[in-house]
Amino acid sequence: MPVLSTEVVAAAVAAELIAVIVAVTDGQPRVLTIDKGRALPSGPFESNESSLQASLRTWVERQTHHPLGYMEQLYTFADPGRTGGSDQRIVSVSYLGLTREAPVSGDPGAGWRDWYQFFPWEDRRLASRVAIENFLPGLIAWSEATRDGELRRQRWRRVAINFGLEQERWNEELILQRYETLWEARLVPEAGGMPAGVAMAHDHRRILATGIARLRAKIKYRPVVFELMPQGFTLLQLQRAVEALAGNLLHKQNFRRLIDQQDLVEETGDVATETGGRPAKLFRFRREILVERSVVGSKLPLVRSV
Amino acid sequence: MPVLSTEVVAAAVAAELIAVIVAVTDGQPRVLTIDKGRALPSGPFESNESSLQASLRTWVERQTHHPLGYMEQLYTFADPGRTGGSDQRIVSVSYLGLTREAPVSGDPGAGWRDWYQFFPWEDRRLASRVAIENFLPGLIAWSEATRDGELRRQRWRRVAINFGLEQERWNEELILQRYETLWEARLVPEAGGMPAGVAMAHDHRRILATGIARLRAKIKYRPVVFELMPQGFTLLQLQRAVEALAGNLLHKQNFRRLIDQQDLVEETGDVATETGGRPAKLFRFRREILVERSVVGSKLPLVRSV
DNA sequence: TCAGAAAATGCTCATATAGAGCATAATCGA
DNA sequence: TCGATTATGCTCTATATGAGCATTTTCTGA
Repeated sequence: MPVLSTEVVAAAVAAELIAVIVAVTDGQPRVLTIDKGRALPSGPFESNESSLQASLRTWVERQTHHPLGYMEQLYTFADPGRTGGSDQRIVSVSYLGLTREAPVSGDPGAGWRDWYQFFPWEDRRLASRVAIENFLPGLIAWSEATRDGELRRQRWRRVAINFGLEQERWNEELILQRYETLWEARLVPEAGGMPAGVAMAHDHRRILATGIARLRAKIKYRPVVFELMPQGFTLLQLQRAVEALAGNLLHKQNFRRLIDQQDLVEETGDVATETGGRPAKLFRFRREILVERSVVGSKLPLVRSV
Repeated sequence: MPVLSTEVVAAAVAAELIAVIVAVTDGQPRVLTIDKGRALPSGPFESNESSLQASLRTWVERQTHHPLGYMEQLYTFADPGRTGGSDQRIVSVSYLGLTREAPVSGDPGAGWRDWYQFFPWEDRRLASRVAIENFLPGLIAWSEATRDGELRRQRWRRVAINFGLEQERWNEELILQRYETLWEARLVPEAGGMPAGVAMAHDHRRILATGIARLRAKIKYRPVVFELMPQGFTLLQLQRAVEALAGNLLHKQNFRRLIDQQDLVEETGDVATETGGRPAKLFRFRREILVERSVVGSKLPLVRSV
């Protein structure tokens, strides 16, 4: 990269858009896929006037018949060799979008998938979370498969941090790091390893991991979950949605305390009676606060468990 | 963006890299520029094997004669019309890099600039911070320059949030938002307005704003400031560096409390005597913690003032 | 009709963290 | 030696967070 004048000098490359479109349905996090779940939706840049954001939004809304409540750029992947044997460099600009699930029109291979099918070890809501234990032997073997003692220590330290072993606490935002560690240890099918979660084409599972990580981080300080909720919802439904994204359970009372401290919701006046217990008040998101507080945001912290 | 198979179908576009390289020297935040401060360094993608990160790193290190301590991708700018009259779409992938200032070799127009010369209103360390007041009449005029009462309210609300008016507190992370508001109000030279900070070519000032915002956010939860410090430093020097980036002053005792709570530094054993007062102990960054704690990070919170 | 079961909802308590400010210590220069 | 200047130690208070107890309200099966 030589220093240049203000003349724009740029290389010709191939560019595409890749979308991570997320919804939460019945307490399960879902992602829009094509090719029967083997890839994320993607396409070339539109050559017309509109911005990337705008054309992506139009496309998704046509597909899902739902407005795309929130969208942000994720990351641009451009390392050579990403897409296999191709010799030309491909630049993929990825976006994260939040919406509600609806039947997908068009492409018959397109549809929504539970995102934990691609990352089973990321779902720690269940009491029986045995997923990690499955990898432990493989991770231990990998961390010890070197003669360099210092490297061995570093690898083990990395495993411990990523997977919450020893005195480390499980950090739900390290999705990409965990995936990359599993990859390096050849424990994912894309790397020729044993089946660990459903594989995707190219590096799409990495991109999905990036999206999940971003979203898990985001819900802690921005009221974006509401883009995934129906008009009216109970506080438990809201909590379940957050738990679905975060992959762990929350302390109910504290969750509620937080929600109303922040003035994020208001009662609709109705109640939901099919709760299985005492009926719950229905709430709606106070969309005004997006204007009131603008980007400044408010947080939905994530407690460890129950 | 049609739904596609897993075959990669991508459009041909022109792509370039743009770098926001930051240093802190004598308590001033600095940014590497070319063309006498009118643009950020940029260049085409290298067509060889190496990754973007790697080639950018090599380039910067050759320019600055200092290792690039930290680097991350910022944002990919691709909206049509960004670079002026050009008809082809240009995709610019921007990176943020941290290093130490050193004389720049090669391009005679290249050099380091104080970043507040581009955003004078972002420096709130001085008691005499009059910068905002300069814009107030213009901002008020803009927010009132519409017949739509609702729009008027929204514009004013936006001004208040961005610039910390009324009951809002100044939020040091809203650099881009402030710049965009000033732009819309035609108060920056790029938009044909009166001179408000030094202008840059194309949308480079936007990109710089994005970099500053990212860095201001980052120093709060990751120990990245240390990449900007010399080997040994006093706690006040460290504080001055954080203040330089954040653009406001910190409470000294609380800052120190935080630093040693986090175990981020260790004494070198030496003292600095040219402090002007009691000599200060010299510290060095405990680089081990990057391994120990990995990405998990530790925070340097930003207090409001003195 | 009544005894759980299942949620919803209200409250309390301990601990950690953050914002502020007082006080003392060590140096240098006039 | 005084005053200026910075370093450093400590305390106090408000708030946020993690955890758990208790009560209320409804539904379901015996």
